Amino acid sequence: MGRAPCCDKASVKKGPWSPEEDAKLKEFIEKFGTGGNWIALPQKAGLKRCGKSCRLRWLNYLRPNIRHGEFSDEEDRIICSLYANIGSRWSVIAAQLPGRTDNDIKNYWNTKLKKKLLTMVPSLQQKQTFFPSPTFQPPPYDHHAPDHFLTTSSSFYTYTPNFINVDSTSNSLPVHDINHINVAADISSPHPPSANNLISLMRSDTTIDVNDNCNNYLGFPDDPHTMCNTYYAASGMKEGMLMFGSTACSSSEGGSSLSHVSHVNYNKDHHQYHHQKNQYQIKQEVDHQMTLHDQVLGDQIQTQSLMVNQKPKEFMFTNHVSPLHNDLEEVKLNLNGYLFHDGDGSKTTHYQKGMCSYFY
DNA sequence: AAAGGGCTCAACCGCACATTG
DNA sequence: TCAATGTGCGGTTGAGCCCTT
Repeated sequence: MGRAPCCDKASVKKGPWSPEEDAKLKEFIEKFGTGGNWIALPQKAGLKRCGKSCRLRWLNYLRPNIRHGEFSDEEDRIICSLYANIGSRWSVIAAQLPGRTDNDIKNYWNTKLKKKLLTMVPSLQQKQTFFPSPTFQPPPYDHHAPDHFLTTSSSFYTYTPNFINVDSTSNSLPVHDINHINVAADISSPHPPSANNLISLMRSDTTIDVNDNCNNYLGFPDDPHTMCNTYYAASGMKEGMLMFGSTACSSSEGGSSLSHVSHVNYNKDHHQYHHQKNQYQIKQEVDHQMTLHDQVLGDQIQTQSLMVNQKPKEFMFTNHVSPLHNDLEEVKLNLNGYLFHDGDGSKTTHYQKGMCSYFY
């Protein structure tokens, strides 16, 4: 048996709100508040509307300090960055943009911002759905898999990191098998940032170079990680996201630290994500220290440092549970910019090489 | 001027979670 | 503990507007 409807559908009005209805609702709420019960409100206010409809109308249109109209570049940047990090959690994104509603942001993203980004990266238009593949169904995270370092309390499908040595001098990607995610990062020789080598991403035999537009990339060409995340956002990725970076980074415990983290996760259920706290801890047996914490606490998202005391670092993420093999795709990410900052919080930027690939 | 195709965005729908009794 | 109910959220829809032909 399904649940009872929230109101008598036959006797409630639907469709656009008239100015009279708006005035009634506004006046009632300003006088009496919502009374903590939206379902009962329309009857009290003399409206032939469903309570949910009243709530929506109030929240999205009538309540004070709502802002409509053009989004600023700064708002664009925030939306892109948050979307890349947390996906379509519009209410969380809206919380960062005073006066904007989740509905507005959702509409703006779907109708304008996504297209705007795709225009900047024209080749993406042919590859909008490449991540994840429609048939890809990640298996549940296997907590009992051997030799994994990662612990998580989330509902995420999360790849278990494991570290091995790979040839850091090689330009070729170390490919082991389709169940592995390989990440090879050479951080031993900083070189100046270059507009031409920030990020490129390939799928199968297709190369997509987003750097053509990097000088105009929503005004933050100097942050390759934001670009990277934004790039994912533009490509329509919401799940199976391979992320480099975050919108917020804390200082490290000393020494140089990689201020952005790399992790791979699968967002199985956005609803659950909102309430989950994720904590990863990666230990490293080689001569580097690496700690990664990624916490989602309520609406606060914090990504702490991936600490690297020393140079060359090569590691590989291995997932112990195999994705489906019959829909193998490959995404390679060539990441030539890592943003570092010093332990005292004063930011020092180095650009270093890195690359990874993701198979599923 | 008319047709029609695309776009926008307010509103609806269904689902999941939270709360209450 | 469980069912009923309320709330919040994200995905989707469709009326109306705009632009192109």
